Amino acid sequence: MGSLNNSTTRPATRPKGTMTLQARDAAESSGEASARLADSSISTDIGFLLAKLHAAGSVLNNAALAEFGLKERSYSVLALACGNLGPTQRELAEFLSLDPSQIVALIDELEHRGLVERKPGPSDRRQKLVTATKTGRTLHAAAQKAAQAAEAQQLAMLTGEEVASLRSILRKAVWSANPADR
Amino acid sequence: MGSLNNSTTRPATRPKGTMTLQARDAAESSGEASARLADSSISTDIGFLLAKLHAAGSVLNNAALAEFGLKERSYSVLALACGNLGPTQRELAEFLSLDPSQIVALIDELEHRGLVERKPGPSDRRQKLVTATKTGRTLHAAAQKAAQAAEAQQLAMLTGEEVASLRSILRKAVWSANPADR
DNA sequence: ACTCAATCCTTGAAAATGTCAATCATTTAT
DNA sequence: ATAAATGATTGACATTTTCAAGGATTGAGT
Repeated sequence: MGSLNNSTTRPATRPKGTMTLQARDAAESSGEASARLADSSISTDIGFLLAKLHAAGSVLNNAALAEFGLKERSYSVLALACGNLGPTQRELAEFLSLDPSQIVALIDELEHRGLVERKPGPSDRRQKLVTATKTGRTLHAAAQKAAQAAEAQQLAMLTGEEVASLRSILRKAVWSANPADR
Repeated sequence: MGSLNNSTTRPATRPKGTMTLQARDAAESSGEASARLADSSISTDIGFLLAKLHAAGSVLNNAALAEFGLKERSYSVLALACGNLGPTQRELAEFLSLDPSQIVALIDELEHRGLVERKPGPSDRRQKLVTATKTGRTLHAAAQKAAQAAEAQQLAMLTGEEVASLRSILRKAVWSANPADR
């Protein structure tokens, strides 16, 4: 799995008896009390930094999306279904690095909510193209706003240039990800 | 939750019976066959890009660390135990964004292998300071090399400047992640 | 000194996710 | 036509996350 994480949104209810790390979690997203450790060797690992920023971002994203009954996963699927690309489930699985069976569950839920629909592929009837319905598109538009606001909030301490630079470097690293392996 | 993932290394053994996505997988590792989807709206989401790059990196990291009997998690803990900071388990949990109970399991394993040890906190005997043993430090040094090589491999398509820039922006985003806490 | 609440680590159990094989329907190659 | 391969789905199993509860210890207030 993921690897350095714990990012899902937690219910707002706060246990009383034993609280583990909840005490602070509304106020902070990644402002660890353990800043002492920040100059350990791993703090310069890009992998570690990615994990940490990603984890913190997931918390914000999921919180922002909860209002729409979505999580990062379902939001991603819905977003992809909103393009005019009619992605197949397999494409969704590959693109999102998920197992095909997880896509089934995700789409089942979105379909039951009337947000997307499955249509047989025109050239290959085994595959199912996933497209958003009208209401799905409307919901997506609203959720997208919230997600973008969450992103902006998380990156508030960066300058516009830094954000642009980050985005472009990440895109480059992600999309040209593969020389020759295995 | 992790969020967009599936990153653990899989055993090299390949099932025979039903092969699903094997046909292509020799050619790609993250070079998705679904590059069509790359110009969807979410492809510019920094959160999404972080998830994807992090996921891909985890695979490489875990593969590189497997040789030492470590995974990203245990490697991180070992690395932190190698500093002279004597982190407590709670600090490790906060720093790594993990539940304290997960730290217990991680350290149990490292301790059984003789790589780290727990000492009672000098000022507070409830807490346990985790420090690496001599062998732990030796193993860490070797593992660190492998991890850095994996990182370099993953970012091979970026220029040195881009890598430096990425690192510094990530650090800034991670460490100043918080307006007002505590 | 004594009590009470809070904190640290630990345990165990429940919920959520990840992994994988097997199956059906369909397509593609031989 | 047959056989192998592929897309979607299901269900089983493993791993991870999340959470509550417990013992030990500390610190605050009385």
